[in-house]
Amino acid sequence: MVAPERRRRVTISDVAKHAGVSKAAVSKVIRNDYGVSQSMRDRVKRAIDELGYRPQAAARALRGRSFTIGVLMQHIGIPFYAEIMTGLVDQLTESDYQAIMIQGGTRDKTEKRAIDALIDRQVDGILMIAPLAARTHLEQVAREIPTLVLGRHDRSPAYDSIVDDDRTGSELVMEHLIELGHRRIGHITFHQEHVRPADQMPRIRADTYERVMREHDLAGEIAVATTSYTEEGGYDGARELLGRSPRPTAIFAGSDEAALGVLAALHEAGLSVPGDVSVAGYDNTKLAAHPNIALTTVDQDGVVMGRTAGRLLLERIEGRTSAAHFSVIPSLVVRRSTASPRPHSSS
Amino acid sequence: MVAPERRRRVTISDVAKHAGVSKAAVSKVIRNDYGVSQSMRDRVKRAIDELGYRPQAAARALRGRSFTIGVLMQHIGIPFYAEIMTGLVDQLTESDYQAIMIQGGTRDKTEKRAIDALIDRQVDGILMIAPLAARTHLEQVAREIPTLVLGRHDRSPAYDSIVDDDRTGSELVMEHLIELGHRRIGHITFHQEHVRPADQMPRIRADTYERVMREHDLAGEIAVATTSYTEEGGYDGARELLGRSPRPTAIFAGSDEAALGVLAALHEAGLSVPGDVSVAGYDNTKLAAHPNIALTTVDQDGVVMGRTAGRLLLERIEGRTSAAHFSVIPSLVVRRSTASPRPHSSS
DNA sequence: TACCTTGCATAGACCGGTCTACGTGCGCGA
DNA sequence: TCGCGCACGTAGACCGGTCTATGCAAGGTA
Repeated sequence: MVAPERRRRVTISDVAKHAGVSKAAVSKVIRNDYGVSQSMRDRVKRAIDELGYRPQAAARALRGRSFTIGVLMQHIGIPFYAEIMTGLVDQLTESDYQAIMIQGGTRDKTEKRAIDALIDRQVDGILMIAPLAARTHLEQVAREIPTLVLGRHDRSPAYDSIVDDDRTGSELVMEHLIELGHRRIGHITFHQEHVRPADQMPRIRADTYERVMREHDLAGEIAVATTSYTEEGGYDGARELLGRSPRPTAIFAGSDEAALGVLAALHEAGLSVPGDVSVAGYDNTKLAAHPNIALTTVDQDGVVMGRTAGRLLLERIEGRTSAAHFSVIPSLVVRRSTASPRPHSSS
Repeated sequence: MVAPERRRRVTISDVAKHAGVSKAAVSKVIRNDYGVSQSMRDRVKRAIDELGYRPQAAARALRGRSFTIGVLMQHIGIPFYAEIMTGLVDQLTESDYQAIMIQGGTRDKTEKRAIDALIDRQVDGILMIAPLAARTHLEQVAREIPTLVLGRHDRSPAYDSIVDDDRTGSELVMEHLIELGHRRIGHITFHQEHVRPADQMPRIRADTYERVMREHDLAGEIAVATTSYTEEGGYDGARELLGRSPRPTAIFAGSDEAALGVLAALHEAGLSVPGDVSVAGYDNTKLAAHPNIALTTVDQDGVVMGRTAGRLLLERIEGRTSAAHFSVIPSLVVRRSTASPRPHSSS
């Protein structure tokens, strides 16, 4: 029984010695740098394989790159983010880069700590999914590290951005509901601090809701509950809307998660879906497709967004300085949670 | 209009110069090391604040610690993992450590790449959630870095572990169903490669299912579908079980996600829940509580598991060498997806 | 007074990579 | 033959921290 001798990690010097060449040569081979003969390349690669060498990211980061992309998200439990990650990982799998994720939480302070943590860890690029921070702060971060903001309508020359075309998506939902014959349509939204109103994704969905209502001469029927995009928010918002008299015949929740809360509230109130009230969400999360939910919603291709994010970040890291802005066109997915209102429905 | 001058990051030398002391002194203050006078401490802290200095993790990692805990998970979309992260982050928030997550995917190769990525990034501790890797590989990793394995019943002196008491949890479900009067109860499980059968969490749930069946003289009614713990797996498994004649009156799915698939399959087959078939899951994910799902399931406190994981890892990093093994006692949550079978139910 | 211990502060090596500057050999045109 | 450019390879500084070894002064002891 020998003590579990913690053997030293293989370093670049070990490889160099083993191959009978200099550290610099090994480094060049690893980085596919210019100025290495074929024989040298072969020799070093063999030595790397024989010793099982893997470069240490911390040491590389100190001088060059860390080969790490940091992803900031409020919480990993949000289903739509999983799709984005699938796309991102898929895109990065070809490259030498690795994606790491960090939770920023729902408060400004915790998010700032998370962003700092990524910067301190020298990530080569940051993907921020729906960050809370003020635009000036994002620009400050972007000055230090290639940054891509996803899900916010800020456009800054300092960073790239990817957004769903929330205007189009919301129009799709509203036209669908109105075409079904609904007039009393409620909406659930929320308010982000520190973000310019016009840049807020929830605000754009809400504004579009109001605009379409007005365009159909339904200004008098506008009813908005401002809570949050969570299940709890949807629940609270629905209860607020259902308290009105006459109550709405349809509710357009700003997100699928909120829509789940709406369904829960309707269930609790003994109202049927879509018999008494139609419900629509936004995001087309996996759950929306489940037959027990069967939610009409807007599909924005999260996988494509993630993949695009990866590509844009790699481009930035390679040196692109001009800002890229990408918009994904959403589509409507109609399921059983929406139908024409009952003709006699009032109060 | 000036070019956005990318100013150099503040380093420890800058702080030292600003405070008129040595680098070593600053380093000591940062690490709360012994041998620093109060006046020195104050002076350095002031300089740090004035310059807005934050140490660079890569540089620290090269010599000492990276103050990073790496979390490996197959995919961030798995709801139960979100609870674990909540607990972990909560525990670490007091310390200087930061949790970063990495996706290992569902294949051995991709998981290995993810684990290597964490090691290469010099994390101080690794939390592996239900890893696929063989035990020998885990032990090898644990020799290099403090490791905690969550959700697998391997016990190794090389690493700590946290498990749900799957035996008890499965018993709770089975006793509940049998007490309701069910006799034809099906089960959905899956098979992990590389893991010793006795250490597999799904296997333990399945074995307990079979044992309880036998203890109630129901050996002849045992029906197991081996698919996976995903929604798709649950769907396929349910279709397999429903193909039997007479069909089961209850299905115990090994996980909530699988149970969702079961519900979908039942819906598609035109069978009601719990009228025609009762369904039980495992994990008590947030979704199980939704009134449209209302799934009877087993609650294992993910937040406590995550918090415990954080504590144990910090202890290991501080030098504990003996292995710790933690077991969480689950409880049954009864909802509307289970009820007594219809008396006349046959075929 | 000589010697030892203890507390505090510092200089400089060190971690494992990258990168710059430079040396060497070879082919080619004048 | 000489000079030049080019391809290839290497030595050693460097990144920003930590850590070891050492210096120095104050206070205690014989």
